[in-house]
Amino acid sequence: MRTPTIQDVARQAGVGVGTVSRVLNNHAAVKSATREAVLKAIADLDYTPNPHARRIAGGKSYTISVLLPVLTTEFYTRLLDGLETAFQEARYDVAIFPLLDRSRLERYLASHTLAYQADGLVMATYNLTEVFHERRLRTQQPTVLVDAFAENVDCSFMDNVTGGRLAGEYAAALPGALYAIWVETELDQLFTTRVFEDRRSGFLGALAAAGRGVEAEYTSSFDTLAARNTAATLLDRVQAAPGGLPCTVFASADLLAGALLDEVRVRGLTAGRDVRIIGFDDQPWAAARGLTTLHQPVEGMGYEAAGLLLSRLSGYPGPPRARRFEPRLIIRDTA
Amino acid sequence: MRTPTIQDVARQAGVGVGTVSRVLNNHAAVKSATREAVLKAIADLDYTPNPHARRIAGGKSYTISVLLPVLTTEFYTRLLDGLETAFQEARYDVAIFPLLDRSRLERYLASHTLAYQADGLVMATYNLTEVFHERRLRTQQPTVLVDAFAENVDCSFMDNVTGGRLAGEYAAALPGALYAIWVETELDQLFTTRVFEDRRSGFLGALAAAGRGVEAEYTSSFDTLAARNTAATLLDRVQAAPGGLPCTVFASADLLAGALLDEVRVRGLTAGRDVRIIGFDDQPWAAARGLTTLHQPVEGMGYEAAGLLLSRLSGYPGPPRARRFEPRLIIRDTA
DNA sequence: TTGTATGCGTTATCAG
DNA sequence: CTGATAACGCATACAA
Repeated sequence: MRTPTIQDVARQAGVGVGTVSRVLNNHAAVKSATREAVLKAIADLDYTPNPHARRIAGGKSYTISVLLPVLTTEFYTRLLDGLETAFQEARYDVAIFPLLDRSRLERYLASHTLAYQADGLVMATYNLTEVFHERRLRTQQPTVLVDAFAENVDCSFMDNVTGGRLAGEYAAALPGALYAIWVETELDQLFTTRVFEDRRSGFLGALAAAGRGVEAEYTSSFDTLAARNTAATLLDRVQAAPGGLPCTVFASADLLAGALLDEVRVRGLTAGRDVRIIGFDDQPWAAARGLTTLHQPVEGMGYEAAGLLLSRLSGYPGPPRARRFEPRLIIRDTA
Repeated sequence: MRTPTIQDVARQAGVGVGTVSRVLNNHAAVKSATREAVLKAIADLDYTPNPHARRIAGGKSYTISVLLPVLTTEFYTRLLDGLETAFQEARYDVAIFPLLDRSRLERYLASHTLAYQADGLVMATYNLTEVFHERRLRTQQPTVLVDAFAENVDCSFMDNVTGGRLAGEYAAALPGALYAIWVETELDQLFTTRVFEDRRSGFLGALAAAGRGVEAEYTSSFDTLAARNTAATLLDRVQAAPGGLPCTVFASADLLAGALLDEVRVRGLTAGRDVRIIGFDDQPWAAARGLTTLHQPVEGMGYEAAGLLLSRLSGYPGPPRARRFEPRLIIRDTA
């Protein structure tokens, strides 16, 4: 059975193809009776427009390319959810391009896929606009950055400085020494992100403003084992110091906070009393474990990014816009 | 500057569009002089054919969709490399569809991208053919399975039973008690894989054939911390048992083997003497750490899968074919 | 061996 | 408001 075309729909509904196309793109005015008829025919035939033909005819394929770091983490899953929800509402499809390393980016750039297939581009975390400018001077698609900031392009980003500051302000009011654990980012020059730098500067800034400072800082790679080891090292030091407890630790990612929580319990200490812990992310398990942490409106950020891009696609000409999202401190048991 | 079309190339080369199209698809006979001219024009204009137009006109878009579990692991990176290399040689682009969970699959199924864009489909690890049959009765694209086996479809797979057997045969000849660590696979019914079951049955089978058996088996989730804890638990038992050393451990993934290696060293034991370790994967670091492990021809498996699909695309009508690849035991220092 | 005409599924333009 | 019909960029049968 052949896949139905717009012609089939037109015939079935007893109208012209032009009319079908109009309801498809909810154009101008179509008498609601005929619109109903067309919609019914579409449903009956289970018709979906062929994006390739759309691209040829109208210059739009109704698909968006999303470039993002591997989506192993909850953050990117949620981000993608926000993006896809918005794009779906606007009847756009999204094609995902996972960025593992530079060689993968090269492959994407070399392939025709990226260049032709999409009406727009969203780049998450990494600002690759310059690479694109260098390589593909033609096909300049509207682009939006998400979870990253740049002057010359629309972007929707999380204000990690504020996140760090909120943690800092809250921690500064707590008794006992202050510690922090950061995430080591070992990426090459191209794939660079400033999230942890930002969280750190916000945190340290707030502490300074309150006349306080950290006792020590630790760095861990983003890995459960490394996080656990770092937690152990930190607690060794705290427990060895006279009057080391209680203390407060800003674990700048929930993965780190979780490991610390484990290590605290193993040592017979109590989180929230002996060791106060502030995480960052508000992962799904955070509520159950009573983790005080920064919640990020990730879906919202994605949704907004999509909106920005969509507005460009429908012709919005203004200067680059930046949408800032702020994490919110969720106070639970651990601090 | 407008992106050049086939018309522009034809004009530039002083030939008709038909001729350009012929050299593009290296059709029939084109006088090599005119072919040169066309090729030159193509290069001069930096022309690339528009896949959407190709799809409309000829029914082929020269892109392949690849569905795979998140590619965080080296295995999938290599697999993708093999696939992409083969497809690139045949001038096909590949679009990646990372499968995180069922909801993501649903999104893909709902989108037009998957349905329309590709000439063929490759599914890695998970056999989703049935879901596809249920949902998209139309658009039946040629499909190939990679890293998975099924009767009714072309597939290119790794024989994990053999891998386990090789490990078992080697381990059976070693003195001391035998242990094994498996990876816990906690996926829903849809996303199910038998790799670790297979490795286990091969391993246990070989042991039985040699009149031996395992002292104990452990299961760990695929995570550095969990692996380390499992290693510790295992070594606790071994060291507590009288005459527990030397022993041999089949760690059915290099991640597990690496954690065990770490734990062995921490305890002042020597890998390859006190504790013999056999891994599985031959990750990049395995050679440097002297890990005895099973090497898998992953790229080859991917390359072959692509070849299978490509042959279908060019009309090969035969019955489903299965290409089997065998891991190879690499003996180094740890066993 | 090569140019021309037709069609692919849509959108857009223009009469009606 | 709606129906023809001309593009869109390419492949392909048909002529030459």
